[in-house]
Amino acid sequence: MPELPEVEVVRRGLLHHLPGRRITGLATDGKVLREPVPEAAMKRLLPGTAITDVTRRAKYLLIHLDSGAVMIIHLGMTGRLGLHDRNEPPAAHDHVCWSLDNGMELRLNDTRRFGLVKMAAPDQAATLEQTVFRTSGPEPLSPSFDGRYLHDTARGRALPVKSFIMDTRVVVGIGNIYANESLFSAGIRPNRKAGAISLGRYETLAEKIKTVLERAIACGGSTISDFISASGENGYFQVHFNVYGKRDKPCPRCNRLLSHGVIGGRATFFCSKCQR
DNA sequence: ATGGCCTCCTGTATGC
DNA sequence: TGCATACAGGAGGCCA
Repeated sequence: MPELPEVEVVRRGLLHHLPGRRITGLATDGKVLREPVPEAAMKRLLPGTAITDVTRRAKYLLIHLDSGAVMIIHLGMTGRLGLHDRNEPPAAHDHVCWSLDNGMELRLNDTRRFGLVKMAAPDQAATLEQTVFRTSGPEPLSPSFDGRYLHDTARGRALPVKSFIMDTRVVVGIGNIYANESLFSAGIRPNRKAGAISLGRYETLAEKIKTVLERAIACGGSTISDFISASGENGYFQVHFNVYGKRDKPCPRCNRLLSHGVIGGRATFFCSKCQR
């Protein structure tokens, strides 16, 4: 479910509720996510500490504690973080539950269990962040991410540009949906070799990536007020897709039927006339 | 180093 | 209707 805009929307929602809250308890169902949930470390490090901030790097959320400890959460494909009254019965696939000092519980629900929870003690927080993000490329919304960077990084690369921008070592946060949408907006065919694209076109692509992500965040922002009930049903996806999932639908720009294929094992949608 | 493929897991849609 | 199969928005690891 979550790509960068969705994770950012979740972060902003959490920011309205978590900072200042003290964690009073922890429960897990014992299921292994992408890695085992660090239950012992969390039980040792969390109770009694207060949440000071919620930040994001790539598609990871970082929950900072007043002790200096940090918890890192990734939502994988189907992960959701929701705030629930403690009396609300748990849902299927609720794997981790953090009790707060106001009677609410933060619950991590993840059907496919591709999510991830990591916990670091105060003196290990910096090391954990270095480890987790050691291979991460720049943030797409940061000034250092631009057409020049993409062009330089793509030099000599033969892989399709879509796979290139979905590589988290190149740039983080661009999943399949926004790769499809950004390439449509930039008029670039997804299978074009990354190293064969001009600087000018990469400047367009970098701009479109930023625009598409920012618009999606702004869209998701409209549901932030519903965050407490956001077991997900409300969805963060009022984003208007131009091509994603629109196989055999008309291109919104030229009306030609959109093309469909598979690149890097992922569904790919494009207009064979508007994207070259 | 590079690029392509595989894997973890469950739910849902599609086709016969 | 029942069953089998494909596919889903992530991302790290492996191998040629």
